[in-house]
This record gives sequence, structure tokens and C-alpha cells, in this order.
Amino acid sequence: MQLHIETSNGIPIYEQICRQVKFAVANKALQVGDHVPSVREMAGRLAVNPNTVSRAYRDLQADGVLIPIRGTGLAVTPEAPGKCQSERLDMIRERLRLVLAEARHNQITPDEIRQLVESELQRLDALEDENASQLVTAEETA
Amino acid sequence: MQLHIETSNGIPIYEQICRQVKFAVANKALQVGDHVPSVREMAGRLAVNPNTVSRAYRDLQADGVLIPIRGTGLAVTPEAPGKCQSERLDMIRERLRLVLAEARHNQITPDEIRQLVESELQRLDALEDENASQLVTAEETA
DNA sequence: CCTAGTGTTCTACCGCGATAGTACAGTAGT
DNA sequence: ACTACTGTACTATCGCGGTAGAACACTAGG
Repeated sequence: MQLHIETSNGIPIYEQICRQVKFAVANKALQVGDHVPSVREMAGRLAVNPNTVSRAYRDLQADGVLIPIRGTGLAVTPEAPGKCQSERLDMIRERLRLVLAEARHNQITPDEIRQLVESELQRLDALEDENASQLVTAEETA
Repeated sequence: MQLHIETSNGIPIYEQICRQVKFAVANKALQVGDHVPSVREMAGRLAVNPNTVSRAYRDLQADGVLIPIRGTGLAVTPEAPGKCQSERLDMIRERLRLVLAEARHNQITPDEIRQLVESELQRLDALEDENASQLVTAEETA
């Protein structure tokens, strides 16, 4: 599993970690019984304070996604996949709703919104292709 | 001009005020030379601290949207409409981009995104209709 | 047994958004 | 001149997200 933290897009770091773990479970990148990276390792990987990771894991336990195995680590619970898959789209919907509400409140037309969405989707695909070709290049030169 | 503040959708209040004034100028709800509501009145109207409004107006001056008229108030500058109209879609695009980036990073397909957008647009229209009929009802019973 | 690795908890500190209250300089209208 | 409004500036305080560092209880493995 591989996460990326965006510093200050408004969303707290601990919440970003929380969301991405849930997405990983929903996408089966994390399976039932799998151990999540340790607090200290994750903190090092993300260049973030261990307490912040700990906070995220605590929230994930409260949500029933992770269960602690004393002295060993945190494992994905059997109920997690179900919960995470049903939450999957809701997590995005919630954020999307705030943006669209602001747009509509301020006289942006539905067509303008659709146009923005399409252009941004296209832009994201272009970025991914770029990264993909960079990976290939890196592999070739290796 | 009428603004609505969403407490804790992540965006600071002073920034929400700032954005909505810009939208109001772009939509010609505020015209060149118009006075923006006074710091204290706006603060009372939004149930918010005067300092917070003052901060927003200070930023709007820095952006060249408002100009102070000593002892009288803050007026919309002649350059404001041009600036605000060109910023109009960009302000939404910026927020939309963050949401779509998270979605794509976590294996949400473009079609799922389009579907979310449509269902949320529909939901917003439904809410507006509801409010409109409430207004009519209020007028009838008055 | 001992070491190294788990998660957990606690205190201290910082920056930022926001509130609260006060004070000051300038203008409009009477 | 006086009053009532403008905007501006300042200090103090609060909550929250985040960092920093230490301490604790537990377990797996040599």
C-alpha cells in the first residue's frame, strides 16, 4: 500500500491517512488480516509525526476498520471490506457536494460545472500518462 | 448582496467572505462604485466577529477589488469586474481539482465521478425548488 | 532472559483561524 | 461643534492540527 499526503489542501493529515487506508481496503490493496504499516514506519515514510499517524489509526479502530494485536501491530478486521466499500463513494460525494454547492450558490451553471469536470478529468489522465512514461523511462535506463 | 457562511467546511470564514464578494462582483450584484456592507453590519449579519470581516476586506483591498473611502466605507474598484469575472471559474476549478485528484488516486472511475456530479446537481436543484416553494408559501400566508 | 519491535499515553510547544474588547483617525449630517 | 457612523490597529484568549520527545505495557524471536 502506498499513500500520498497533500500538505495543507485543508484536510488534516490524520484524516487523509484515515481515508486512504479505507480506500486501500475497499480496493483490496489491504486484505482482511493484513497488517497496516507500523506507526513509526508510516510516520517515517510520510515524513510526518508518529503521533499524527497514531491519531489516524485510533480513528480507524473507532470505525471498526483496524483491530490491535498487542505487541504486534494493527490488522484489518473482517467487517472492514464491507464498511469501506459502502463508504467508498460517499467519502468523495461529501467533498464534491461542498464544491458544487458553492458553485450553484454563485450562479455557475450546470453546464459550466460539467465542462470543468471534463477538463479536469482529462488533465488528470494526462498527468498519469506522464508519470507512467517517466516510470518506463526510469526502468529502461536502469 | 446576500452571503451565506458555512461554519467549518474547512474553508476559513474570512476566505469565504472574500470569495463571495468576488462572485457578487462577477455577477453584477455589486457594481463599480457600490459600497460593500460596513464591517460591523456584515459582522452582525453573519453572526461573525468584526475582525474576521475586516480581515476579508483587507484581503479584498490587496487584490484590488475594494478601495477605502475614508470615514465612509469600501467601494468596488473599476478594475474589479474584469478581475472577478476572469477569476470566477478558476476559484471553483481549484477546489474541484482537489476532490477529483483524490477520487482518481483511489481508483474511482471517471464514469463514477460523472454519475456523482449529476446526482448532486440534481439534488441541488431539488433543494432550490424546495426553498422557492417555501418562499411562495410564506408570501401566500403573509 | 533480553532485545527489538509493536501500540498507547502524556506533557509541552507552535501556528493559525477566530473571538472579544478597546482605542484611534477620519467623514457625513445635523 | 457634536454625534454617529466609517475603517484600522492592537492585545489577549481560545481551540485545533501538528510537532517533539519521553515513558509505559506488551509480544516475538534469538
